[in-house]
Amino acid sequence: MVRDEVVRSATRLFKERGIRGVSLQDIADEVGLTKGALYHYFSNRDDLLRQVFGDWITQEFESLRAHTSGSGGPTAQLRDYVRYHVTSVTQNIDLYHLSFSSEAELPPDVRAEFRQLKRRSDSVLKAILRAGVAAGDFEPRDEKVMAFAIDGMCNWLSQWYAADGPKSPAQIADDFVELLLRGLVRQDDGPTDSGPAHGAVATAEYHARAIRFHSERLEQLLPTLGGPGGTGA
Amino acid sequence: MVRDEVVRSATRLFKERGIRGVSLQDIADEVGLTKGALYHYFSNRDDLLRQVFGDWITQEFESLRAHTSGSGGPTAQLRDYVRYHVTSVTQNIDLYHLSFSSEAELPPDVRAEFRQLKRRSDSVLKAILRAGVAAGDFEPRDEKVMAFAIDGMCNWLSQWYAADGPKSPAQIADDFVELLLRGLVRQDDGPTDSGPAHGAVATAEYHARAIRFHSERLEQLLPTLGGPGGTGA
DNA sequence: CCATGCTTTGACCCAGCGGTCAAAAAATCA
DNA sequence: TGATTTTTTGACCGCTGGGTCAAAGCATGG
Repeated sequence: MVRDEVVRSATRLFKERGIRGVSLQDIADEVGLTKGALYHYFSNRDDLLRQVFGDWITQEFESLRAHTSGSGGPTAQLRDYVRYHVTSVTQNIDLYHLSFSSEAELPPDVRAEFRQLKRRSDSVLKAILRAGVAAGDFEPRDEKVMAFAIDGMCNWLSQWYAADGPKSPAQIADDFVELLLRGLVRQDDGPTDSGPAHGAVATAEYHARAIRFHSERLEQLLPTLGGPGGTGA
Repeated sequence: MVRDEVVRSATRLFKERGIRGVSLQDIADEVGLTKGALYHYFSNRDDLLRQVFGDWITQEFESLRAHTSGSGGPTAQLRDYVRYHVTSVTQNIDLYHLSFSSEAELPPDVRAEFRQLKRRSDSVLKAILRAGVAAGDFEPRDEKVMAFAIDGMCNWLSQWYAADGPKSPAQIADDFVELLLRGLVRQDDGPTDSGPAHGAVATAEYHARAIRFHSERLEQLLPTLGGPGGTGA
């Protein structure tokens, strides 16, 4: 489909140069058409932008609803939320990056839709946090600030994630969750039910990772310990 | 000084409409000059951008160096880092927001400088994390991912922080730190001796102890993993 | 008073923008 | 095949962009 080809090329160019940095001529050149021909598929520039973002945002709404079913305890829900968020950002990194960076340049209706998506996602997260506090699983903290912190952590992925990096999105998500849970899950009192919640496998993996980490550090230290005039520490 | 007046007006307009959304004519109108007159103060558009961002970035480099003196333990250092970062973003929110959102529209050299600032800030944070782990204050985690998470949390402020909001930057920073530390500070009954500061021997001893601790935990988990599948998740 | 230098003007250039349109070219169907 | 519809062209319009420049204004001080 030519139309889809146009949308795809436009998306790529927008991401590379910013929305205002791409002319219709650029897009036409990329696809191998003439500027005039584009107007057979789009009534104007804003319409093109709408087609670039419209489908994606609708799909994100759907995905958000699907992945935050609300099953499981607050801990599991938070984990699911972060996993969903991280996956979403990494898989549609171009569009996320674009929406954050060029939000001011979006057509008003698209912009409004995008803001609504952000708002809904934010309220889902806040509901999870609230439920967690109510259930006694999370420390009571400032809901708003925590939600922004978590969303920021996830959204920032759009600025640094590289598909060819050493870590998969799932691994990154789990790292995030681990950081967050150790900060949110109450650990001081009560029966330590963090075991079942966390899962024995995850806990074992954590310990294995810790062993590897410390072993490597220890190895690095060996020459230092042996040599007399070494460059200490 | 007319020049400064121009820079100030340009900054304000850029923030409101994005870099590419502001023409030299707009700036001239704002200051009350003619487009031609601007060229008496700037050799071209990129030069103007350079003057808008140049001073600020230099100042940020200075600020970063000043606020990360490295005194205190890892916990204190992390707290200082987050406080500095949050303060910096909230106080220069226009320029931060602009740099993140319109990074693609900056002149190449300015862009390079900005990226360098980000990189340096990132490496400072990673050093703190590494030192914290080495000292036994922090759990061993993926340095890169944690650094991105923390920086993301802070940088995301540029997207939502409002000066007239209910929380001061300092309060927000402390909320962040609390979230982070409860995730990073070791709270379980692992190797508890965090005393010895920097000696290589002490560090090696700590790592050895940590390995033994985690190995034992891992062993304890083995029956659980092999047993009747109850908590599989 | 004029001479000197800094500052500002406003007309101008050209390139590129989004957008239009009649006509040509391809594809489709009968 | 011819008739019809979809797709594409390329010339064109009005407009705004960054950038140039000779000349005018405006201080200053000898």
